[in-house]
Amino acid sequence: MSFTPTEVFKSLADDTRARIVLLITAEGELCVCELTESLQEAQPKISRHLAVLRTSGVLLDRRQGQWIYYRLHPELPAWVLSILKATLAANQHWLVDDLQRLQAMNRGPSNEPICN
Amino acid sequence: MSFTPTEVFKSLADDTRARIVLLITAEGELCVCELTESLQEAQPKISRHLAVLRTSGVLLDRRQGQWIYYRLHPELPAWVLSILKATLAANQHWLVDDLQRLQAMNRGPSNEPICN
DNA sequence: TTCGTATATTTGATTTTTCGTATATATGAA
DNA sequence: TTCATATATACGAAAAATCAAATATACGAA
Repeated sequence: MSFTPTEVFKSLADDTRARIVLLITAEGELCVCELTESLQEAQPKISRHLAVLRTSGVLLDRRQGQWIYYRLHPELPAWVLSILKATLAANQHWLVDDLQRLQAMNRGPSNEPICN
Repeated sequence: MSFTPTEVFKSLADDTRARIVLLITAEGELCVCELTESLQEAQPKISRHLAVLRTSGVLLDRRQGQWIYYRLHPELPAWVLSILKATLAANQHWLVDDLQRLQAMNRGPSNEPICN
């Protein structure tokens, strides 16, 4: 998995995608319905941007039952991970609303997401 | 000068702009004709992308005689500077050709650029 | 003032990106 | 099988970004 700077920046150069990636950087793993709720965006819009991030190699998905979870790709180059962490650390305020909505939707007893 | 993550990534989400910013991060200050030569691109194209970076606040320009020098904006947030440095450090190979052409055009006796 | 060099901006066309809507697929439960 | 939920993709329209070419501006030298 190799990334040019331009490829990486293009992946992140959209409000929805930047928020998705930073939320996942903060939380480790999130499923589509959690992102949809957190970002207050239509499901096809979220899925379309997830496809961009998955195809570019930034995110990796995993199905568990009816849900599909996304996490940072484990082979993400160190420098990419470092810019994500630095961006997250300096921009928590930019994500507060999203994170708040995330926490408002408690997960169920066996930690599965609770979607509508 | 305040930047959202999306604004920063959008500024860098183009091959010409990513190279310009990384070259300037590496070299400190470069004038337009040095960038034009280094990147082997038409002058209006370079100027157009410089305008994007100047308007967004990533770069600051300074006129000295006939030349206009661009540098990173001195009030760039620390996190932005840190991602530029991390990206540069991990992608020197991506810039070798550009840097080589830069060094091939030695500057004159009082350090002014030598353009065509 | 005129000329040459360096740089910026405008214009209109083209390409790329994004979007909403509709539809398709996969899973689990009944 | 049928239904409901979760997710993905296809499609066409709208918006945004990019480009090449032409033109404009600023400076220094003559």
